[in-house]
Amino acid sequence: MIEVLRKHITTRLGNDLDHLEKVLSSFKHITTKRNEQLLQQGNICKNVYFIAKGCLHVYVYDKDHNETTRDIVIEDNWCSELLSFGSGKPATENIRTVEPCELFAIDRQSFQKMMETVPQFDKVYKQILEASYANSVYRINTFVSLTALERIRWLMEYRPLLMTRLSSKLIASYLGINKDVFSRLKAKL
Amino acid sequence: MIEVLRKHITTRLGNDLDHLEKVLSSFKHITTKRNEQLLQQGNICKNVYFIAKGCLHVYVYDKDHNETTRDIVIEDNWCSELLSFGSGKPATENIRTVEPCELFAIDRQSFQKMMETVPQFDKVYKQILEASYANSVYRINTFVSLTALERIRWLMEYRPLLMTRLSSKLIASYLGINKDVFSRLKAKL
DNA sequence: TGTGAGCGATGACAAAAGTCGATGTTTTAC
DNA sequence: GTAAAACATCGACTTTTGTCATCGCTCACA
Repeated sequence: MIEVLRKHITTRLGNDLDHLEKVLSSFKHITTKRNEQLLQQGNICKNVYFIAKGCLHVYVYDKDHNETTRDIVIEDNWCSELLSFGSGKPATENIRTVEPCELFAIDRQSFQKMMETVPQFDKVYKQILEASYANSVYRINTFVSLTALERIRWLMEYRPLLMTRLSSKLIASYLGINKDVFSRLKAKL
Repeated sequence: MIEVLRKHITTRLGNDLDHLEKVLSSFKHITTKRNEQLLQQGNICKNVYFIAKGCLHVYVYDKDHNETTRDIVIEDNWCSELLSFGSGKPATENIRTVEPCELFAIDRQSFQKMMETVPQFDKVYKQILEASYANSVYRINTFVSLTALERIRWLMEYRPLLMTRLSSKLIASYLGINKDVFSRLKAKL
């Protein structure tokens, strides 16, 4: 499984990364069932997760205590509540597994140690941050410029995997649409 | 004016930043009128801007060619189309001044040179990226969890300056609300 | 193997948001 | 200083989205 992570890093930073094995060994392999809570808002986010297999749900609650989806992240991607992880302040978001997962987790201490002892580890962090940022910019732009129906079409075109893999309820939440409305609009396509 | 930028950097990274003056001198001071186009989608984003004074509008077009707002950025903040700036690919977003501005711009070559010659410049970039990311996470969460009226209340509470400073049209666009709807909802408060 | 919880679809209705045209006001450009 | 353009608001109307109750289906599991 660690192969997936090794490959992820080397395809982005090349094979010349010093101490790659040292970096890899600072990650802890975690196997989860579905619906496992990885982070609860109010707690400090202790880990950054690399998803080797499976799918994570990052969500917050609206005023009626409904879950609303900030992001859904699939394998070969990084997931965390970076703002809490970076600052040590309480998280404002929740993270939960959607499916059984194979994760590689690095905690704050190990992360810090890597930052200090492996000069190029910086680049790994930069990669994570840039990818997360890119994703959120796209996401904002779909919200401000597309209607519900257009967002469904967008998902089918650019994230077709999510359409087949997730429950309708989750997809609707990801798109910021009520689940009943999603059901009706889908029938119209 | 460069004082604003110097202060911005030192309050975040401390006074011990080597070569601070060298870093500062790699920025070009730009004075603009309002409604000046700084970036057109399709072009490569050549600069990262620090806003010493004024306000920038980052926008895309929806299918009816209406401008929709990805972000509005005010003084003491950084603004760019980082994805294009970082990759050298064409920008998908437009940037324009909302007010007369005092900007400090650094182009890709200078940026690259700073990255290579000033080890700690990395931290400046990290700061920019982290702040941009934090902002976009908040923004997504307001879109997925709040109604139009709640978003207006949110803006009044957390960005009161924007409420008084921008045109209703721009605020509405920032909040992802039709301008007529915004006008009516505002009256209801 | 039954049963209860959760899911997805749908109809009827309610609420929210968007559109359009009109009007008066403010701002901008010359 | 003045004309033109852009802006803000409003009423009437349409469209979109949300809510609620219902029903059939699946699936985990006791």
